[in-house]
Parts: sequence; structure tokens; C-alpha cells
Amino acid sequence: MYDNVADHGRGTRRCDGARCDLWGVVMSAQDPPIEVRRPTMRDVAIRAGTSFKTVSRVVNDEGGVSVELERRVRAAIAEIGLPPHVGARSLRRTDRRTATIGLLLEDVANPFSAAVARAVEDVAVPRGVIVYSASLDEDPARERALVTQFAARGVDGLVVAPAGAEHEHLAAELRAGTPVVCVDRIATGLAADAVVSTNDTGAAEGVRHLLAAGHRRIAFLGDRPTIATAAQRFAGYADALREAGLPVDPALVVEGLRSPSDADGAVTTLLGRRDPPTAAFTAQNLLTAGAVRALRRARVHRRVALVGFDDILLADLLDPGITVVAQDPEAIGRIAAELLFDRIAGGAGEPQVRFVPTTLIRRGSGEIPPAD
Amino acid sequence: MYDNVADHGRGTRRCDGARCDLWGVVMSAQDPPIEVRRPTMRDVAIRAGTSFKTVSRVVNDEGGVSVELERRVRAAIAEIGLPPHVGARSLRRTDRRTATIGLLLEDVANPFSAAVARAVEDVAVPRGVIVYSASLDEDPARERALVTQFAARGVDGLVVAPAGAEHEHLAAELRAGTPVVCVDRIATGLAADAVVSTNDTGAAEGVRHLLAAGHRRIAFLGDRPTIATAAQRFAGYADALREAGLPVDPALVVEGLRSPSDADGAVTTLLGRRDPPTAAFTAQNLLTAGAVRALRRARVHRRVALVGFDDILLADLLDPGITVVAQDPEAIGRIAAELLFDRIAGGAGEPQVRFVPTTLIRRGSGEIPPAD
DNA sequence: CTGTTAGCGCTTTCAT
DNA sequence: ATGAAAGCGCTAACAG
Repeated sequence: MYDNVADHGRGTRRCDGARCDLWGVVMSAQDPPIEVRRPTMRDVAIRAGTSFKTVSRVVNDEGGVSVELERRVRAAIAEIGLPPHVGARSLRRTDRRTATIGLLLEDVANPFSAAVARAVEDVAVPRGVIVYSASLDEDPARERALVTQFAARGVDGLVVAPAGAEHEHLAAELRAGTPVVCVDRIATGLAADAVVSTNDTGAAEGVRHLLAAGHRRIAFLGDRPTIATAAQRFAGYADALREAGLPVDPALVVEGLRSPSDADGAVTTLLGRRDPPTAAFTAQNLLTAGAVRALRRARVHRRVALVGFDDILLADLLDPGITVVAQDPEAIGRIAAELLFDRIAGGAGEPQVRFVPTTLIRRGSGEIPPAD
Repeated sequence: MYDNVADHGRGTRRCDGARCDLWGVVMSAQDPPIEVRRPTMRDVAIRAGTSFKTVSRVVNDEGGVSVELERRVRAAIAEIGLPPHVGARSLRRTDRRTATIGLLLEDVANPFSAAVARAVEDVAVPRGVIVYSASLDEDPARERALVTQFAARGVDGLVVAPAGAEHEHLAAELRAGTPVVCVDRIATGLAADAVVSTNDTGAAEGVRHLLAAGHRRIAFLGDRPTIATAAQRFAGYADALREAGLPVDPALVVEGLRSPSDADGAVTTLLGRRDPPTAAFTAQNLLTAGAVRALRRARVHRRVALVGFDDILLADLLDPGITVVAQDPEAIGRIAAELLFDRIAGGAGEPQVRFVPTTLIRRGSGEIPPAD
């Protein structure tokens, strides 16, 4: 919007040209709102025949107001209303709180992110705190811009699933006194709390499950390895193979998959090989969906085993049901929000990393034995 | 949080007891942030050897600043930074804009709501506007409280999927000059724009599809009829039956279902009847999931036809695939956000209702002929 | 107990 | 072209 809402400082880009002064300078006068100004403490004070400081005292339960005056003030408020003005309050208050936090996730439309968002909200709202939310799409520039936007509105804290490897903008927030908690991914080098799934051991458990069924040629389908979770899940895959004395066959590892159709294509290619894998491990929810699609199309969904990381709705109703390493996004979101509010309340001490365990859910696809 | 963030006015409840003064009065002094105060225009001005008004001019591209001074100001900003302060700016500005909107949906974790949220964000963020989001869970009191919270932070507009039938709090926002756009549901009696699916004709199309396959005993499974969308979808069901000259059999209509397991139970009960339905129409995404589960457990998923309203991930991979009347949540969110920004920009004129068409997607479950 | 004054960071208005 | 002063709505720090 206004070009100066952008960060003016330290090299972050300013107004991006075309979109400057977007909403024009004045509001159109057509169809004017019936009531223009919301009542303020001053209005209430006049109505109650007192000073606005007294109104402030009443509203803040500061005490030291006679019952009679308080009664009059409350009556005035009941008549004309007194919507709180958090911006003005935060401006003057020593703690500068806005009762607002920012939430930055990969994509609020992804079921995992959405569940995390809901859990964060459920911790925040009962505390009277409301939540900005935004999607990053793995774009570090977008993350920086949104952190700036949130900071410009004085959020009390940030919950972030960091995109990319560079976290100086988050470190700057920390330095300025805004607590940050990472979810889903640990921001390496950043002194912030983090709440993550047991990605490596969870993935290893899933792959071990396939190994136990007798598979030796297990494909790995993952997102970009620059994404920490993707890398950790691959590490778990590799660990499990190593334990079993098997090498990681690069021909069976496909990374950098960004969508269900990417996964679909990758599986289709793998199945076309001379010696195709007898099982696959998909390292993310949407990739699992894509893999299932490919297996069905090739009509091998009852012959090729599949274990997916992260659960999906309806996965149990497919035939066979999809065996998954389920995460617990509600716990991740809840714990992250709790840690954040601890820090906002002044909680000190070393940053902590909380691991939320995954659960292997056997539903059929992971129990298919190797065909050969 | 602070008890006075709650609405002080007009009977809305104040501090709810236990949660008053939540975060304590002062921030703990342990582990103090390295840098306490973010730089302001005054700091930059001192550094540049000018007045802070000049800094304001530079930052706002107001013009009327000599090139030399502007250079110095920009240099100072580059050195010490100048994070924008939207709260302070909005306080003084005539338009009072905060470049912030509020989004109130049924449940941000529901795939439909989540897709709407993402679409709204994608319209807002490129405009430099960020989004508060919250879930209502069909609770009108929660809606009122959250609208108050949003208003207390000076949102420029609201996108709401209203819970309940009473919209006075939204009317009050409208009167105070804050535009409101409804999504998913029309708020009757409220002079606000709305963007909704063609619930009645869409549902009718789905039911007609079952009738065309020869079904005469078609069950309806829906949410609470007090929810406008649920009522409209039922109306579509009834219309389609009426067109076919069939009565609505109350024994086949189950409403008030709130969860997948509710739907599961209802279908199981219906199947246990002497003359069970040969087909079912489920009026919401999660109810469809529950119904599928029940049909599978009873092993009649290939004998009893099913059409669901609203699409679900993986619905195409089930066996049979689930025939759905798909909504277009991305379009709903995008159009709602566009309408909202039009109003924020001063767009006048009568409130408009935009209908977003649904699409029947045939996948198998809806094409099963009646068994008898 | 009550009110006055100052000032948060910024834009507006008005001088210069 | 530049700056000083006022003030947005509120809380903090002092009066009385």
C-alpha cells in the first residue's frame, strides 16, 4: 500500500513502482458512512462530566476512582460505546504490546500448515491475542518482506517456519526484543526456540518398516534438499538403509519435487526402469498423493509398497490404505505458541528445541511384500 | 490480554476474570535484548543533520526536498535503518489506514476455509496489506469478540463467513466506515457485499445426477439447517426431488451433523433401515468423508451411490472415486478480497452478491445405479 | 481521589 | 525548500 509501509532501512527494497499510493489519498465521499468517528475516551469523559484520565482509570481497572464517578463513566460507555484503540495504547505503553502475533508458514492451504495455524490460534485467542498469518511458498524474499510488514505493525512475537537458510532478518527481530519461535524447521544459527517433528527418526522408522517387509529396492521421493525437513527425512531414509547394510542407490532417490504431479511423474519414471523399486517412501503429504496416483495408473498399487511422511485425510479409505508416518501438527502449533507466550512474558534461558514424536500408522500400503 | 483490549462499550463483556492482566505489568529484565529501541525518524534526522519532518518527506516521497538533503537522509537510513511504524502513522493520518484486513472463517483448518484464506492472502499481500485470520466454529459470540479485537486494531476491512443470524456487530462496523464482505454465506439484512457458491442449484445438480441414474430413495446428510449454506443445499436437494415428482421423505433426511463421525453414524443408521436409501447426498466435505467410511465398513460402497458437495483431496483415488459438486474456494476468496479492496478504495454503490458456480465432477460413486 | 502535563512516532497544518 | 507546532488516542509521571 502506501509506499512507506515497506521497510525503509537496510537495503530491503522500497516501493516496487507500480503499486505506490495504491488506495489514493482520500476516501471517496460518495456513500459516506453514517457515523464517521468512533468514540474516544475524551468523548466518554465529556459525557460523564469528568476528565479522560478518569475514563482511562476505569477502563484499565486501575482503581482510585470513586464509586459514583465510576458509575457515571460506565454509564457513558454503555451509551456511546468505547471501542479500544490498541494502536494508540501500544504507542505510549512501556511494554509496547499489541496483543498480536505473526504466523509465517509454508502455505496456509496445505493441511499440515493449516492444522498448525489452527493450533496456534487456539492458544492465542483465549489470551486475547490475535494472529496475522501468511504463506511463504519457500521464498526467502517473501519471508523477509512479511517479517518487515509484521514488525511494522508491532507484533509481540513471531511463529515462523523459515524458508531458506539465511535468518539475519529473524535475528534482527530477536535483537529488537521480538521473540521468535520456529516451527517445523530449525533455523540453524538462530538463537530461537523451535518445535519440530522427529523427522529423521520418523522417516527411518517408516523405511525400516519397509525393510522389515523384505524390501531392498526402496525409492525416496522428496522435496528440495535445501528444505531442512526434506533433508532430515532423507537422512532418516539413508540411516535405515545403512543399518540394514544396504547402500543408498542414487538412481532410486528423487529430490526437488514440488507438487503432487512432480511426484506422479517421478514415480512413473521409476516404475519404467529395468529394475524398478519394490517400495517407495514419500517424504511429504502432497508427494504421497502424487505417488498414489502414479501407482494406480500403472495398476501396481497392490504390488508396490508405499509409506508416506505426514498423514492425509482419506488415506485410510484408499485401497490399500496408505501407511504413513503421521506428524502431530496440533501439538507442534500448540507447543510453539506456548513457548512464544512464555518468551513474551519475559521467560529467559537458553533457546530450546522441542521434538514432537511421529507415529507409524499401518494401513496396508506399507505392508505389501516385495513382488520378486 | 490487558483487560481493556476487550470492547468497553455497549454491553459486550469486559475482562473475563481469571485472564486479566495476563502478561504482568513489566517485562522481566533477565536476558535483556541487546538493542532496545528501534530507530525512529528522529534518530535518522539527527544522524542526517536535519529535522524529522524532512525524513518523513523523504520516506513518503512527498517531494520538496533538495537532492543533497535527500541523499543524506537516505544514507542515514541505510546506516541505522528505519522500520516503519504503521500504528503511529495510522493514528495521525486522515484515512486511518493500517494496511491490514481481518479474515473470519469457520475453521482455518478445514480445506475449504484454508483455500479461501490462501486466496484472500494472495490478493492482499501484493498490495502491501496483511491479514489477520481467525476461526469461528459456528460460535456467534466468538465472532463478535473477534470482530471487536480486529476493530480495536483498526483493520481497514473485514472478510467474514458469518456464524449465526445476528449481524448487528457487522452493521456497526459498516456504519463506522469499515467495509465488510461476506464469503460462503450471505448475511441476511446486512448491506454488505457477498461471494457465495451456487449452493442450491449446485446441490440440485448433484441430486438430479443421482435421479438420472434411476435412484428414488436418496438420503440427505447435512449440517445444522441454521447454517445458511446447509439450508440452501437442502433446498437444492428438495427442488431436484420435486422436479422429479418425488416427495421429500423425512426419514431419509438427517441434519445437524457436525463431524465426519456424525455422518458416519447417520449413514450406518440409514443403512440399517428396512428399506435403506440406494443413494446419498452429503452436503459438506467432512460429512462426505464420514459417509464414505460408513459405506465401506458396511461394504456397500459399490452398491450405494454417493454424491458429495465440495471436493476433497484424494477423492479421485478412492474406489470408486467420489462424485462431487466441487466448489471453487480460490475464486470465492479472490473475488471477496477484490470486492473488499474496491470498497476500501472508496467504491460506492449497492452491495452486490456474487455467485461462484459449482461443477459436477463424475468419478464413479455418483454413477452407481440403484440395486433394486 | 482527581486532574494536568508530557510524550509515544508519526502526519497535518502552517510558518518561514 | 525546510522546519516548528499541533495533535491522533492513549498511558506515564506528576501534581494537587
